[in-house]
Amino acid sequence: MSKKLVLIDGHSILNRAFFGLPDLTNAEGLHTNAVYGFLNIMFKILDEEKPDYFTVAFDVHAPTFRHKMFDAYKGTRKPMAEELRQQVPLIKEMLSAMGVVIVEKEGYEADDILGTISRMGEEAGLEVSVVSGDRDLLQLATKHVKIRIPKTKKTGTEIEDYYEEEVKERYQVTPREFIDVKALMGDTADNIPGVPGIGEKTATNIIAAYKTIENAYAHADEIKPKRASENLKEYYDQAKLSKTLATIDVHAKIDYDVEKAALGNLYTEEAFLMCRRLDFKNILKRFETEVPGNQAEEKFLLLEDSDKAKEILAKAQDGAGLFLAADSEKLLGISLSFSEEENYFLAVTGDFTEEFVKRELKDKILNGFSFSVIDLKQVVKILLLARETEEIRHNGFDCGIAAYLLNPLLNSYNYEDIAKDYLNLLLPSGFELLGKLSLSEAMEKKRDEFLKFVCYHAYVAKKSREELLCKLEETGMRELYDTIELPLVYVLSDMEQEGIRADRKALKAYSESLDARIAELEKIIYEKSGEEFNINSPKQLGTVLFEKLKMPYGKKTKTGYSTAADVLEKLAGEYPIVADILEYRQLTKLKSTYGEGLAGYIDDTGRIHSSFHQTITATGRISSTEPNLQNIPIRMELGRLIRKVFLPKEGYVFVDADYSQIELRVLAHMSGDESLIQAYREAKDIHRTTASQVFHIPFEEVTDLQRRNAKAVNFGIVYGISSFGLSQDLSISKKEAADYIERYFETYPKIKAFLDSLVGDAKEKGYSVTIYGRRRPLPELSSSNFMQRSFGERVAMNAPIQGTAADIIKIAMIRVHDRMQREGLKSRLLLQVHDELLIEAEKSELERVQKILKEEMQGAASLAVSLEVDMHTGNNWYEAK
DNA sequence: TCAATCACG
DNA sequence: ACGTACGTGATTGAT
Repeated sequence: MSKKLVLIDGHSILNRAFFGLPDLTNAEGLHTNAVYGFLNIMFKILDEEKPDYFTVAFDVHAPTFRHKMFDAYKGTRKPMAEELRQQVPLIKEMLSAMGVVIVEKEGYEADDILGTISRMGEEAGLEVSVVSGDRDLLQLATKHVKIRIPKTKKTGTEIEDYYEEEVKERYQVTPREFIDVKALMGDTADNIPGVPGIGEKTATNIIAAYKTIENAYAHADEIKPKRASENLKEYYDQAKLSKTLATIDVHAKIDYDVEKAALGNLYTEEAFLMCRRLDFKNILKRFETEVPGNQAEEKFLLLEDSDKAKEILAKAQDGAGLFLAADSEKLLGISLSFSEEENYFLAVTGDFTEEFVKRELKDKILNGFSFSVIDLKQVVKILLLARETEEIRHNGFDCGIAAYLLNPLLNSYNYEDIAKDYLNLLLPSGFELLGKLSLSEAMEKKRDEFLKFVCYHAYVAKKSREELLCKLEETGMRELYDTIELPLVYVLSDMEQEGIRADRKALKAYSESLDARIAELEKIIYEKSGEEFNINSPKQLGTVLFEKLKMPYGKKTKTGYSTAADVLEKLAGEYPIVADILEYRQLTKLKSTYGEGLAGYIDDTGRIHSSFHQTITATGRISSTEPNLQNIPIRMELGRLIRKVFLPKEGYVFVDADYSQIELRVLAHMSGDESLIQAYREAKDIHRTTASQVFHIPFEEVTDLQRRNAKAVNFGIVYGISSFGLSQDLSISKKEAADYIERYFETYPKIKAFLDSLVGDAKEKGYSVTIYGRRRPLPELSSSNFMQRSFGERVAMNAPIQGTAADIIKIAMIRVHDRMQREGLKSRLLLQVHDELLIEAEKSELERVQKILKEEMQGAASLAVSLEVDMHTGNNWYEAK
């Protein structure tokens, strides 16, 4: 059998992949969709054909002989999208890393190179496949040269194949004649002019009959329709030129030795590293068999001998990797990693009991044992370290948090993510190993996989510590880690442990108090609309409102009409049913999310223990789940009432303290704007002051409307102002909104300059930074898509402000928590809601707690303006706000 | 599993 | 000209 040669039209396939796939970026913010799609098409073809030789051809951005002949040639082509342009060097680098031969030559297009090589290949007796998205290449098809055109479909990539025969079948002309067809009909993409009045159909008919344009010209009088006949005569010279332009040069002067293009092993170390860097998980899988596996797992050891286990635990030295394998509070055992060769899982067994392990481990840590983990909060929680001496806090290193600081945009910071990003190691994920099994089930049923899972946690924790620390130093975030994030782990653990008391009966009563009105509204809505439907279904609701009742619809979503509150509010005045729907929505939300939702989280001591997450948000805020206690209603009175079910324990009261406009104060400080700073120094109503300064009217004469507008502008500034956003918020025209913004910037010129500098600096560096050095990568800023780039700009303005405020309240939390502990108080920090702290204060400690809160929150940062704190006390959360 | 909606800062 | 405010999480219905 003859040998095979596969040729790929580099730019054409890269282009196809780029437009066929949604945008994709790696952790560094590089766009990667075209490279990824290219590799997938390439592997599909190589897997299928298993060729002996393989080459990729690229165009060079230099004039070709076609340009010299014809000025307009490709003259009107749009410049390549920035996201695609960036990927051209990436794919070349990748192919080089795989040892693939790349051919490009000044003065030629990829077509000419492909044509020349396929001719050479065929003459050497090879079977040739040419892969391209460009049908012009069909002229190269012969009995031994196959043109392959990949099409990206929903089901995957399908490939159309053309030998000479298939071209004839599909186009009724031979590959050589295909050029003449194109010369007649022209090609707008390549800016090749054709003959006016001749389209694809006529051109095909003419060439099918006369074979060439020269011969057709000779018989021009016979050609029908008449218009085509006349135009062919008139535009013959142009058609000849077009033919020359469209003809692929199969004798390009290139150096090409097919023997050097022998297909070798693509799965090189270098290619592996690059795929890892670009986050190509699916492609990395191909390397698994080729790249030497991780030998450490061969030596993972599962010990169920309690004496041995005790011995191993006792000899754990500083710097060990640690993992606690626990299933809902129940400890199954612990993993320890000492070195490449020494990785153990010590199962709880015999007199190596759960209690023994916890006590032993805790003692070691209290005596200075330092260790590294993926998730420190879990360890702090299980070993109850939160209220131990602050001196132990630096004993544990948290890889997850370090990795989060280095890139806060990732979805997870599991051991496999950290191994991939910081150890160049592709490890099986938790899901791959255990599937949906719980840890204890896996320990029973999937012992080998279980062992890998638990040992890899400790192994990766130990091994990545140094690299993570090094990167934190490099990026200037070591102090942020040491003084804010790490101590915060202990505070959050304590808050989770403590929980907040909730009155189950009161919650049930609240829930039931909504029932009658919900039922009533349901009935009214059915009556007014004339049918029964699911009001909670936006789809059904949209149909009823906008089709049946013919209301004018304001916005559309991807799937249909928008029924969002801001749309419905505009209709509520004219259509009473809309007001009912809005009220119904409000009540059912309160009932399902809060009334019923919260009830499920009350434990048997009557408290709710939310989880606080430190590695979720892009800006540095913390988040709260199961349940989310950071979004308990407050804005509407009916919702606000739910706060009455949150109670301090017997003998305690709630103290709630919140920062007054912390983000605006951060902005005043960071921008250094004297007017805004002065406004805060005068300690007057800031929104009213803004209105007075922006509209040039005395403070006392500011109307409520003017104040409201000024407040909206202040918010807008913090969000990364846009006139459209402001106009939406205030229901005014974009023009008016733009006017407000302009006047604002005239009043506070330094703020304008500051926001501009935030965007400028972020564009330069690729990330934004808070006062405390926290970074947020901004890949969107280099997008060629207006919408995405604008988003990036708004984020560049918002992230440093929101992030700095987040840093400050984290500092405050640590100071408040630690001071209460140092002073031996019984009062506890329970919740943080972004700019607010809720404390359960023992009644006799109330005054001290208030003093601590005020001092530590105000003293958390020293800005050009003071940090003001509003504080309220009460016998439930409703009263304390 | 995703999209729409709405609760909070 | 493009179509938007920044950051989250839970519930619901539809696929």
